[in-house]
Amino acid sequence: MVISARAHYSCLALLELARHIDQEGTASDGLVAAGEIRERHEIPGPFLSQILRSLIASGWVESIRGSQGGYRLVVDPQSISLLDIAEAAGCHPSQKRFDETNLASQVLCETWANAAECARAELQRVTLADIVNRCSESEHARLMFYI
Amino acid sequence: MVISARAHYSCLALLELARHIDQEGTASDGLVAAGEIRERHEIPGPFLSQILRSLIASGWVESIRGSQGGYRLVVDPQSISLLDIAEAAGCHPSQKRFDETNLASQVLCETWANAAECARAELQRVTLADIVNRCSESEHARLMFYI
DNA sequence: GTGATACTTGACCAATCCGGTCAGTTTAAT
DNA sequence: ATTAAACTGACCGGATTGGTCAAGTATCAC
Repeated sequence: MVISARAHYSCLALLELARHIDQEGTASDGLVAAGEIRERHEIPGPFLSQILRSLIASGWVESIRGSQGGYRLVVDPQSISLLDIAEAAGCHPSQKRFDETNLASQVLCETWANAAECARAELQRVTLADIVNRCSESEHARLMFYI
Repeated sequence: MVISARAHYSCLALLELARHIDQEGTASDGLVAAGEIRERHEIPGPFLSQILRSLIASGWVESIRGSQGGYRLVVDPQSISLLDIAEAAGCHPSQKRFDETNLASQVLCETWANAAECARAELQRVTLADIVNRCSESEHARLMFYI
């Protein structure tokens, strides 16, 4: 399981949306313009918009068109794991299959699958909310340090 | 960590050499011709020879040139882990680095690294000798079944 | 209603990597 | 000398990835 730039950016975008979802009740109501995400995380513009589309397709994000439009997270950050995001971004869990008619090859494949499963399990354990928390903890620690 | 065909074939070749190393004292003395490996495991000829060269470079295999020549494993199968082989075959442990100036990006990278480390650890635990054993166990079970 | 803003769509592209090939050379046994 | 086998280094085509572009459409502010 190799993490593509697509997957990494997907996470960053969702993270940014998750940060804004707390401020419900405000006028914007968790709405974030693509431009804002792009600036904060330095993601190439057109690429980001392509990614946001796929996040919509996954059902995690909705978009509001027109002036004052933007994107908004529509699911609980705790319900999405990093594995979900990575897989949605095309990080195939099942890597290339080798010939398994041969016994040795078959045994090897099992081992590869085992290892891959370990990584998957680790990513499954971490939710978007976890990352948000870790970020704010780190941020907090940094502020404490400088005061 | 994604397992390339190169890594998979490397393991198969080493496995085949390991199988023959038991028969020391015979005339061939653990020597196996590339052709034999290619036939048994259906690895494209020139590709296999390219792979064998890199196994020599890793210090695991030696070659005897000339007619009646071949390849021979020169290390204890228990001393090589599948991780060693995969990494030698170019399966980079450190995957592509993303920008880490951003805090969120940094936290994500740590998570990716964690997951990768899990897979690595799993492969580290398995040695070439382990695979040889698993194969002969399976083979044995299969024979028992058919008798 | 008109313009500005911002999302949508789908095609497109360049670079890199990977799996695999090839021609020709060198070595050693018989 | 012949033959079998390993060695070398260059080469190549296709797939994937990261990223771009142009044109369109919806909505709000005025």
